[in-house]
Amino acid sequence: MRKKRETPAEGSPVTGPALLDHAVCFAVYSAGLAFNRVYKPILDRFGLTYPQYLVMIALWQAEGQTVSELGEHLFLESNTLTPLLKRLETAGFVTRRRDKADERQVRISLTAKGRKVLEEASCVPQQIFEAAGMPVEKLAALRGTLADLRDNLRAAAAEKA
Amino acid sequence: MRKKRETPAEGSPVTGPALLDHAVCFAVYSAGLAFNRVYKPILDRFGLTYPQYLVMIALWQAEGQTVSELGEHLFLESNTLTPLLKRLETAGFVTRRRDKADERQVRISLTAKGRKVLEEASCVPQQIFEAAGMPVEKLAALRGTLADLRDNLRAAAAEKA
DNA sequence: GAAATATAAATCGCGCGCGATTTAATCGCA
DNA sequence: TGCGATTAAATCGCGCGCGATTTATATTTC
Repeated sequence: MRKKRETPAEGSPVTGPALLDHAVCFAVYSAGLAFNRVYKPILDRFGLTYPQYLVMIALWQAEGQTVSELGEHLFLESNTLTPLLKRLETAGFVTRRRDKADERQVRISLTAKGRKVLEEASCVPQQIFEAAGMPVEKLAALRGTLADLRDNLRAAAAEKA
Repeated sequence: MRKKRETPAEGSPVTGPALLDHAVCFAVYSAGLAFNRVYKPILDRFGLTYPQYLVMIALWQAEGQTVSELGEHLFLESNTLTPLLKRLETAGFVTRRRDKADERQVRISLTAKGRKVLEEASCVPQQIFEAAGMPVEKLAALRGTLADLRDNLRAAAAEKA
């Protein structure tokens, strides 16, 4: 008996096909917790949290993004990003400066120190990959399904608003 | 062009098969955010957060669990659960009392009010299922893969400690 | 049975996420 | 040109997650 039951018992307030959905949602939730537990001690050595690491990688891909553009890539908003970016700035990993042409916007760039720490952390994903212990094809399928699911959920949330 | 790119550009510090893992981790992370955005406004009407909702369902399945037992089911620990349970107690949804036989342990039970709100919330999973917009078989497979992934990650984290 | 050890829960500090609001800059339009 | 509407970021409050520590109870060992 390696596995715990993942589905509620009979007589539960959760029944039918929705029951499965509850389990899927919980599976996403608990997998996220598990990822974080693996990531945290590794990223700690570089002085980064996982969301900070995501921001740094997004900046590596495209320098000088605005807060909103970063948010579109990471599905976050300024209420989360602004304090996070200030911490990255304090740590010396990024710079924040108002756009000259439109002073409402703030453009974020990696510093040399930021690029350096990203290079030092380039071994991190490999360690996570080993911890995941899954064949590449399965991971690829998983990524695709999760992206579809996310897009569906976001679309549903948006149309209710 | 419906989709954004999910893989880092060339020259990125994330390369090789690990790149895929990074993408999977981000997919789990962003799907979790998306789930939360759908869940939150729905659960708000019942005065519950998603972790609180999970705790309530776990208690429906087995009354009188200790804090540790709840933690094993939900992959959480007392540092997260204790304050959460106190909030549920304040809301009148659960009771917390020391085990007579072993006073180190605290046993949690649903109140009548707690069971009532769970029944009222029985429509919630169906709404999430609709928002997910995926066939049941695909969700079932996804759940299984994510559970395996989570177990692998937890095993890897445990053996490092 | 007293001291050392182990265990369960609680406490503390910090960084997210995010709904809601505020502040500041730009745009639209007469 | 002026002034209301829009947009971008920042701010605020609250509830997680979690590493680390503390407190209280139980168990082990001598």
